[in-house]
Amino acid sequence: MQRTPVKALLSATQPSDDVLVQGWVRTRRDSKAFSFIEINDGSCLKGVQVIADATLPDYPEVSRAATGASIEVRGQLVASKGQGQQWEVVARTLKVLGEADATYPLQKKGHSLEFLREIAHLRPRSNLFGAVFRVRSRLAFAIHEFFQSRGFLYVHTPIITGSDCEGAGELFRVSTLDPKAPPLTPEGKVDYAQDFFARPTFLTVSGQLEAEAFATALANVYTFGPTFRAENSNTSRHAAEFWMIEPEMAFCDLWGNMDLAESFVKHLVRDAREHCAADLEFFGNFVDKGLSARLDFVLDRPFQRCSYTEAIEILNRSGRTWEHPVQWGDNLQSEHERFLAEEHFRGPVTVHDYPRTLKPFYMRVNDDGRTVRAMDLLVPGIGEIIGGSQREERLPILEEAMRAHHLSPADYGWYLDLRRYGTVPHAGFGLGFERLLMFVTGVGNIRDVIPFARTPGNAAY
RNA sequence: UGCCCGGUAGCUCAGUGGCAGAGCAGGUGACUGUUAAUCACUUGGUCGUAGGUUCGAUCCCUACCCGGGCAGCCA
Repeated sequence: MQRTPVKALLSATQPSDDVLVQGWVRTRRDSKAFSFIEINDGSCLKGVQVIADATLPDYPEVSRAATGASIEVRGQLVASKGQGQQWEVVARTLKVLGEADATYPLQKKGHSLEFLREIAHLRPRSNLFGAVFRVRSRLAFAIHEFFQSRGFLYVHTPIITGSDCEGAGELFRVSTLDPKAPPLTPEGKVDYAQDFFARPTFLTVSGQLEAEAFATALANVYTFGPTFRAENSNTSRHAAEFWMIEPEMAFCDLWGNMDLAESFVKHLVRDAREHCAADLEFFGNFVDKGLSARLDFVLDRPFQRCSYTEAIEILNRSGRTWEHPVQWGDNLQSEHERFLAEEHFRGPVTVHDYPRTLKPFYMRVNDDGRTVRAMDLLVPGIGEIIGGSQREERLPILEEAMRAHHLSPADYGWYLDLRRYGTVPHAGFGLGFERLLMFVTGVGNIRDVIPFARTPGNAAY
């Protein structure tokens, strides 16, 4: 007999004489004549209540069904006589599959997120993390749905890359050389010509450059995969391994890019609302009281747009005293981004056309010669969630920009070929999947929206 | 990496220069419909580690380790 997921039991439209429930005990309440056992199987936030009568032949099993134990129950699905639920299962047979003794770390009481991080292998059994990872799964699906329904092709850009200087952050080296005795060149340096790939290789920090190659052939493409940054960042918004979505569109400028980013974020918020309503309600009650209103607000209004130059004026007119005073040419600090998204625009805002000195070499230079067609989408509570740009499609200007960033065009032959042969205006962006999840769930720490977080000094699992 | 806060029972925390505390969890018992059930009783400690000050340190000092917050870097 096939098990019925708890989600299906709870949404039943009629009683059933014979159902099989399999799952993990969340809590058990005993009285003299019977026990109530709440079983959760991850299919939804709520568990199903099982009634085990003390006269059952299997009743001695109940004493082994402690919080955390895995059990299976066969019985009748009936309308509940109690108040808290519509349906419940009256057990006919009950079997403990795997006991959980007193050392089981998850209790019925709430735990701190810090403690749960230390038991990353067990935390998906908690309400919060079950909900987080259901939403994560659903939104991963919604990402593909969004792009596929618009004719974008999914490109698997490489995880291991030989491009070592994209300027997107520190890289993790990939090597099979003996770290104690690597082969050396005559100059005494490590000889990577003898390494597995016969050259230095790294984990990717972005699939953008490779996505551009495919966009200049297949027009509209996207990547969705893991990326790696070896930065020693210790904040609630950074991880060393995270997932990024990077669309890249040929025949598209910065404005088309912004339009896509806005539709994309709205699609994902709407999808979560529609398909993860119970989980979002849980976040609204226990994680972030203002979540529901904020998500509504995001769906209801167009995202605001403002140039970097206007942003600097807004910051300097604000009357605020900044810890880091800003003038044109400076990077926007966290306090500035927060002010723009949380206080001035009070919602998502896209800041665009940054000074070229602040941005990577590949962004398209504007006619003013001092700004580039860059955009950052800032959201309340998190800050930057998307970074993107129109790419420089003009070969001589791209080569000049590379030299200005102290990069050698010779190292980027294949990338420059994309401009040498049939170049087109094109644009794209990167969205941090975990940051989006933080925004949609209200969870405040990136470590709590990744199954097994990798941060500096932490890769225990 | 810098600054700040913290580390006491399985968990969440209180506490004091002089015998180590509570709630929850666990155990035992009670209870005929519970909802993180309730009630009674009860087990449980290298007070992060190493030095130092002191008659005496969980408490004060120093270093280190671990966790968290913020900042930088970015997504």
